[in-house]
Amino acid sequence: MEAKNKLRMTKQRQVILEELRKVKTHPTADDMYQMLRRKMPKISLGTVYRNLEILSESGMIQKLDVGGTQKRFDADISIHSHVRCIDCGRVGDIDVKPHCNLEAEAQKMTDFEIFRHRLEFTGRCPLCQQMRKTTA
Amino acid sequence: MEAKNKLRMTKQRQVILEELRKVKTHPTADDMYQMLRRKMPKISLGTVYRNLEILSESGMIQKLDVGGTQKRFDADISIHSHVRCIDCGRVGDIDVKPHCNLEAEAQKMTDFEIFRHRLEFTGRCPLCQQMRKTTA
DNA sequence: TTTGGTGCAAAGGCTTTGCAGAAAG
DNA sequence: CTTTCTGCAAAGCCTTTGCACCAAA
Repeated sequence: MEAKNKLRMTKQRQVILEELRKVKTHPTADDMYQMLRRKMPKISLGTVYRNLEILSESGMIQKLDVGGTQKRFDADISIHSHVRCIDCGRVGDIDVKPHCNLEAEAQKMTDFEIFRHRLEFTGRCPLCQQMRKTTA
Repeated sequence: MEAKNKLRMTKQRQVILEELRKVKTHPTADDMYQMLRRKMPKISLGTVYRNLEILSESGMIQKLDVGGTQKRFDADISIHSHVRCIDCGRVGDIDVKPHCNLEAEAQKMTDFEIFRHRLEFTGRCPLCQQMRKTTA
């Protein structure tokens, strides 16, 4: 949140980045905390939050707000969209590249200065689809 | 959250719906609370939250999750997108209708069953644009 | 009446922060 | 050394909830 101080690559920050890069599950801060304590039992939840914030601010990861109450994190910083399962909350990647330039289209319709867009989908993940069939 | 009980149109619920329909500012629950206490000083914040939840579940309004920490509400239930000002948080409407069928496009790329999409923009509102010019 | 709703206040869930000691550069 | 970072715990913010009374239908 403060000015551009020099960042240190601490052990914690390094492990957080590594772990996030290993998974494709878009974990929440607490998910990360649970994963991390296995390798680094003394790490604190506050440190996890602080570093995820710093890493996303510096553009090394992205913070996602895909609905639900918790933010999620993604080490894949390429432009892509997400789907969120309405049953279990799981989040998946989708790389739809809209054919039209959405920012340009939007700019025509508003007096806001448009910077970027975010496209997200709602759906049901394979596991929950399966569960529906067997339960119904 | 519970089964389909019969809803009563209480004075509070009615006023909440009316007030939301009057504005195009996408207020948060607390914004609504502040607006409402002028007409109904004894209304409680809990009642505002409960009713906004009930009204959005019953499809009479929509609950927005446009980033930021608070949810926002919109009495316009037509399909449209939103822009959020990165400086002040203000939210505006945009009615871009993407030319392609985004759900269908997305469905090709995933094993999730896609239901719907949400398209949101980030930008700067007219007031904040103005403020930048005068400050800079 | 019957049953859902309200106000109030307390509880909850997720995230941020103050602080003293630890560690990177 | 200097300055950032960490762990811990407390505080914060937004939202939900329990309860006793109130009010639609």
